[in-house]
Amino acid sequence: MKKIPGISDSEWVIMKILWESHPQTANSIIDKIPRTTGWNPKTVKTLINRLVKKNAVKFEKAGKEYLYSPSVKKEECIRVEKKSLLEKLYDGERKSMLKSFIEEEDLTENEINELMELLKRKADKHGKND
Amino acid sequence: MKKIPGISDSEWVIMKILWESHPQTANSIIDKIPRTTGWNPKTVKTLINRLVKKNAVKFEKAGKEYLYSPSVKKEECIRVEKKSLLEKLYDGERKSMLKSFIEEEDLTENEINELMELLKRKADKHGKND
DNA sequence: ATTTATCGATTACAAGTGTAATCTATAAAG
DNA sequence: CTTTATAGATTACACTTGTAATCGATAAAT
Repeated sequence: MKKIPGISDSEWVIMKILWESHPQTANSIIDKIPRTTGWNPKTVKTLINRLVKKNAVKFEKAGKEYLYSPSVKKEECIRVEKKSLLEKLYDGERKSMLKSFIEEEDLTENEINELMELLKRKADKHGKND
Repeated sequence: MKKIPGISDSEWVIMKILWESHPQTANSIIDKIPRTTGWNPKTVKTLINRLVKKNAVKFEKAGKEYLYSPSVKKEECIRVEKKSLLEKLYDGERKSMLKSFIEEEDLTENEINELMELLKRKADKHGKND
C-alpha cells in the first residue's frame, strides 16, 4: 500500500475540502476555507503547495490555473491519524481507547442506540465468519 | 480549569511514565523509556526539561537529584488530544468519530460485549437523569 | 503591443520538535 | 582537600508548521 505522508492540522483543512469535491482550482478551495480560520489566500496556496510536495495532492494544468485533486484516500489518512493517537495515548490498546472514548462523551439516547446497533451488526458478522 | 499545554508526541512518552508513578527521578524515568525509542538519556532529559518549562511537570529537589511529578492530569490531556482529533478529522461531530472508531477496528466478540455493556450502562443512567 | 492582474513558485521567518552535545556546579570517591 | 563523575542547565541544529510576502511568467485588458 502507498505510504501516507504526514498531514498537518492546517493541511487537513485543505484535504477535507478536496476530498469533498475534486478536481478544484486553488481559488475554489480558498472560497471554501472556513472563515473562522482567518487565513490569507496566500496561506492557503502555501498549504496546497506543501501538500503537492508531499504527494498528498496532485494537479493537472488547465490553462493558467491548476486543477487539484487528492492523491491519497481519506480513509487511509484517517486510519493513520487514529493509529497515531492510539499509540500516543493508549500504547496501542484499541479497546482502552474505545472505552475511554465512549465513556467520556456524553451521548444522547439516540446516539447510544445507534452505536449499539453498530456493535450488534459487528457481533453478527463475527458469528458468521469466525 | 487550568490551561493544558501542548504536549508533543515524544513528550507524551515521558508523561505516561510519570502518570504511572511519581514522584520519580530523571534516571528512573530514563530506565522506563521503551527501548524501541532508541533515545539517548540526554534526549529524555531534554524532554523532561521542556515539560517543566511548559508547566506540565513540576519537581522538588532531593539532594543532587530532582523528583519529578506531573502537574497536569492525564484525563485532561487525553481530552485535549481527543478534541483536537475530533476537530481535525470529524469537524467536531462526536458521533461520526465514535462510529468510525467502532466500525474500523476489528474487535473480538469479547471486546464487543464489553463495549455494549458500557453503552448499556450509559443508557441506564440516561433513563434516570434525563 | 503594452500594461496590469493573477497564477503558481520561491523565499521568509519565528515557534515547535526530535534529537542530542556541551557547560557548570556539586556530591561522591579517593 | 583534590579529582572525578554526574545532575541539571544551556546551547545546537535541522526539520516541520503556521502564516504569509515577494518574484516571475503569462493571460487578460486596454
